[in-house]
Amino acid sequence: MSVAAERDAQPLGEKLFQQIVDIINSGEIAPGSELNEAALAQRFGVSRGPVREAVRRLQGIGLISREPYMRARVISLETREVIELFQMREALEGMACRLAAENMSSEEAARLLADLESDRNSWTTGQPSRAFDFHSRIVEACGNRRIIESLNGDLHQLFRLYRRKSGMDRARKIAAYQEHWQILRAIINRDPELAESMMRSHIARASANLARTDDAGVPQINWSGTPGQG
Amino acid sequence: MSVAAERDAQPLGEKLFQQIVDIINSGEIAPGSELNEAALAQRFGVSRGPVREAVRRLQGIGLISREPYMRARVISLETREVIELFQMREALEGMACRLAAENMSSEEAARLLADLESDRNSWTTGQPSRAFDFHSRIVEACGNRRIIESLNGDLHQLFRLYRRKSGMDRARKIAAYQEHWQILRAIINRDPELAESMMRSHIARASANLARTDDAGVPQINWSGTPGQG
DNA sequence: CCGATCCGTACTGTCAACACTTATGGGGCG
DNA sequence: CGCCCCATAAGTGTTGACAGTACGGATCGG
Repeated sequence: MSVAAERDAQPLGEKLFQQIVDIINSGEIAPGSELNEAALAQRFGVSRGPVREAVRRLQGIGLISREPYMRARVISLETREVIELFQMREALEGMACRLAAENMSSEEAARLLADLESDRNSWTTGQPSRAFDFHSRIVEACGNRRIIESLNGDLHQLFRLYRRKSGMDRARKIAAYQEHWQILRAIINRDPELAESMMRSHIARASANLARTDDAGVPQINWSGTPGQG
Repeated sequence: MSVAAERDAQPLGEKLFQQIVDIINSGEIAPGSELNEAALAQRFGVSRGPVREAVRRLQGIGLISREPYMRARVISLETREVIELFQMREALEGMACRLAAENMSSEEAARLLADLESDRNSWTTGQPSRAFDFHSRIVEACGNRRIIESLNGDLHQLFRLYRRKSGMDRARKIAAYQEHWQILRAIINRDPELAESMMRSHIARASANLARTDDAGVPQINWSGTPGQG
């Protein structure tokens, strides 16, 4: 009936949260720069209330930092921040992988294996392939709703942001596939210890790779735009 | 200058967050029951705006569950929830402990050791002792701001809630002290692997103990009050 | 010419009211 | 007598306006 019901039937704040993440991701708002509640409200044609809630959630997941009465700032993409984030992810997703090895049904494991291979083929043949996220699938299978929520929900938004900096090159993609395959193998073999260990190594490696390209100063995406409120 | 500056100079929403956590902790609002924005606003003598933000944060840390337009509910204290929380904590605090073993200064480690023993003495002699939280200290020393924020900030509020259910008995307190001591030893010896492993065992043990007393149906605190809005 | 102080501006924090959605209870129909 | 439908009410989502605070620049004194 209402205009809200047409799209998603989700509160504005929720949608705004996603949209703000997107414009940060797009580089329109540079890391370290400030974001303005009123301006965002005007931009999205809503009041400041929902914007405020979205910004608050952004603060909750640590994407922006803010102290009372001072303007909210998008966190900087310093190497240190990235490392911290990946340490957290290593811990959490390692645990998720351990739990997945204990809880994942054989059917789901088989399906994931099939999808993994299918995905490999698709990017081998050059097709873009539909969004396949091995990590999300593992996390989803761990059965711990709190970890799922954290990793696939809020934290996932952060990973997306950082991933911008260093797109995987071909070599890493192949390596990642192999590591994924080994992880899944450990899960299928019901070896939680090994599964966790391998997942942690896998993430640590990704982190190390990220830090390396970062130190080299390779990407530094353009971050064009929004000097004032234009 | 202003009335706000007298107390904390922190926004109302922040204070409300703490206050609501407290009244949930006190048992005044039973797990599983609903909480009412307007009622809370009236109770604390503020508008619904700040209350809304606080509730939103509560949802963010998973203390209450809520879907659009439906009443917010305090999460139930089911065994499953507790286990999930402790799994998360095991992962995160294990990592924190590993990092602490790498980063903690020798001075801080020595200080912590002293405080640990001091605390042991105080509760051996029956004194209540000032608040000494070994885990918080470890987390603080890990150096990862994101993990610190998560573990000592939001998640800590949840642990407080769950801790109500099973107060440590004497035996466990002694065991906990010994485990703490061993963990600290591993940190002082700069053995991250061991430190993490021991911390995880320590937390898993606490979790198991919690689940056991829970299954036995021992505590079931009274949760007196607030059937409607009386 | 440089520094400190004062003031204006822009933004955040807060509030009270309005719009919309979901639950609840009663009445009609099978 | 039980089930479905509809009106009512309670509560959440959203809005616009008001109050207080921090930053930037102009003015004044050294």
